[in-house]
Amino acid sequence: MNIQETINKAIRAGLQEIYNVDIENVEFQATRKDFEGDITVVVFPFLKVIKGNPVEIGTKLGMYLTDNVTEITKFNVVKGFLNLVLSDAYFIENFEKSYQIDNFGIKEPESGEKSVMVEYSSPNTNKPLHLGHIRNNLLGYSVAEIIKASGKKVYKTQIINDRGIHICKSMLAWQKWGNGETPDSTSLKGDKLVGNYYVKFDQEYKKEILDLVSKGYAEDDAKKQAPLLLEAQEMLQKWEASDKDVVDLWKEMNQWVYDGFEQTYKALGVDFDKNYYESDTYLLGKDIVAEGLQKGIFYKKDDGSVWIDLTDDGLDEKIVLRSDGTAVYMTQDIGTAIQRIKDYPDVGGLVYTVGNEQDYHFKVLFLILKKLGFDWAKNLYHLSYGMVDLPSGKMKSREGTVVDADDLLLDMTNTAKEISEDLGKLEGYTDGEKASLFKTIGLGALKYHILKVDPKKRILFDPKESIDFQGNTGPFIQYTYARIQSILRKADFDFAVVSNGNETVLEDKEKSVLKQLALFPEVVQQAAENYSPAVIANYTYDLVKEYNSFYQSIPILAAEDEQEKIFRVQLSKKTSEVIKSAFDMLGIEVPERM
RNA sequence: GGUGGCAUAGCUCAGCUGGAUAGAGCACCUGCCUUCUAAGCAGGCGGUCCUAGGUUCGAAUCCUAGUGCCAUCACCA
Repeated sequence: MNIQETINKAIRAGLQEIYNVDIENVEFQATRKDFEGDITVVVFPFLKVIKGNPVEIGTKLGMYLTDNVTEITKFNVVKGFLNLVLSDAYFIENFEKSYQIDNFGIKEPESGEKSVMVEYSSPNTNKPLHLGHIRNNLLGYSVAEIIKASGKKVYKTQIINDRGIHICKSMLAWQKWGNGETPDSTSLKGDKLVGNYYVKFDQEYKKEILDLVSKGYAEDDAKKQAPLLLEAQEMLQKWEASDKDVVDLWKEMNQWVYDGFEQTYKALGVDFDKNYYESDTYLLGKDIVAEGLQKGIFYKKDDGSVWIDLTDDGLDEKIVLRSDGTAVYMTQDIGTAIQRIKDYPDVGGLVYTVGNEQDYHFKVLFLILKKLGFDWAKNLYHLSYGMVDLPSGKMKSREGTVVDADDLLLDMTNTAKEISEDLGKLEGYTDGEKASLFKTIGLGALKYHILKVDPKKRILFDPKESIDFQGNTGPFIQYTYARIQSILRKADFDFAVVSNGNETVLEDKEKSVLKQLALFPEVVQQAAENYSPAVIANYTYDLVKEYNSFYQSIPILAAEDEQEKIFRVQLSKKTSEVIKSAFDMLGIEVPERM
């Protein structure tokens, strides 16, 4: 039984005894900093059943609790708030218990518990990754790790959009203007090379449109009839007919892109357990639609197209199969979801990390899967996140107004390098160690900057304003970790043993850190429930702030009393372990020195 | 127009299922490196929580209406 349950029980008994009433739910909150106390009981709700003034009720209850609960030593009442002071012994004992636990706050999956599959990234293979993809990748990876830490087995996956008209555009432009360029011949990353031809296509295509318009075409017609577009469409048809030349070129150029993505993923530190390719899945789902048609979930229009009517659910009618029998995105997504559960029968739910521009799509998709009667359909979650915008507005690959992922990662590392070298604390480090540290810090700054924001909020990114390395930032937290490591290296005595807590009187600063540490397991669960790395980030920041305040004002290795010294080193060690666990969930590394 | 999301300090963001005087960081100003790493600590300045109603002992939080920004409503994805 935890302390809150103990107190809750005591309050019920106390109110029974004093007022002869039974109250089921007692409202607790952490005591605010400006008042003395550790846990606060809100008295106001009692007024509904007990007549009287809140201060008097609080006082009587406080007296009862101090007499009957050993952990409670003192109390005070302010307005309708009963502030309870818990004993130092309670905090110390509680800490010593968690000190023994290796992965404090992290739960192991229970047998029989269903797994979760998290999809993220899911890029198109016609252009390099940009800042928007970075947010997606960081979020997806982090949420997967958080769910894992909360006690579920997780599979990370992506679906690679490797086919379609957009790919053909790059291919066509390369054929026309590429002169046989390859990543090797140009020393360009494959995704960059292919992206350049995607841009090239768009430029030439726009010229053709202008040309047609000047010849008297209406703009809409010009867009549809520009020779380049027609040629790209023809190429797509050839691809679908498995034309050897087209397929060969498609394979070659896609491979260039995959090699490029691989580098970016590696630099970002994200990974996948399973890749799905649209070229394998785009035909999936058609038989499901046929089934659903029989069951009457879908209906066929006169032209042969198949629809679902969702007006009763407050949505519109949605097409699930074209009149020519080909699949639309929805068809594919239905099929892919089912395929995934087939591939991984232990999976009981799917998480889709996709931008909020597709909110509607996923609402419809989930509803359709529910109507089709899959029991796992209730465990589908669209991890919807806000766009990353520039001061100039939306990022557009075709118009070149994007913050390139590789460039940004490099920038961050370089900034970390400049700051580190200015501070000059790295004597004795090899160049290799330094390079790796700069990466750790630079990426830490970027990842934290993005993940600390609530996923659903949009992020405005100004490339001219650099990301901070001070205050509520990744490097600030990394720095605290490094300082603790320094203490642990210097602590050349045995601090593994549990100290004899009864003799120790806690300093306020120690108590604050203890309280914050104790919250960690709960925070992990909360972050998982909310699919929110921001919860982890903000918690860690609060922990580190408390710890730094403690570090600055209280001697640790220089503590006079041996027991105190051991306890403070333990406290430091546990803090650094929680920082590491938390940052693991954010995909951020922690340094030994910095 | 219909639907959904967002709106908190000059800027970037917290604020859990309603609770005490709305919190951090950046920026600006003051102090603190002969003591465990100053990427730090302590303090100051700074707020009509978009507006107006409502529910409640109590609203930044819940409800209604409005305003602003964004997204979406295609045989696109």
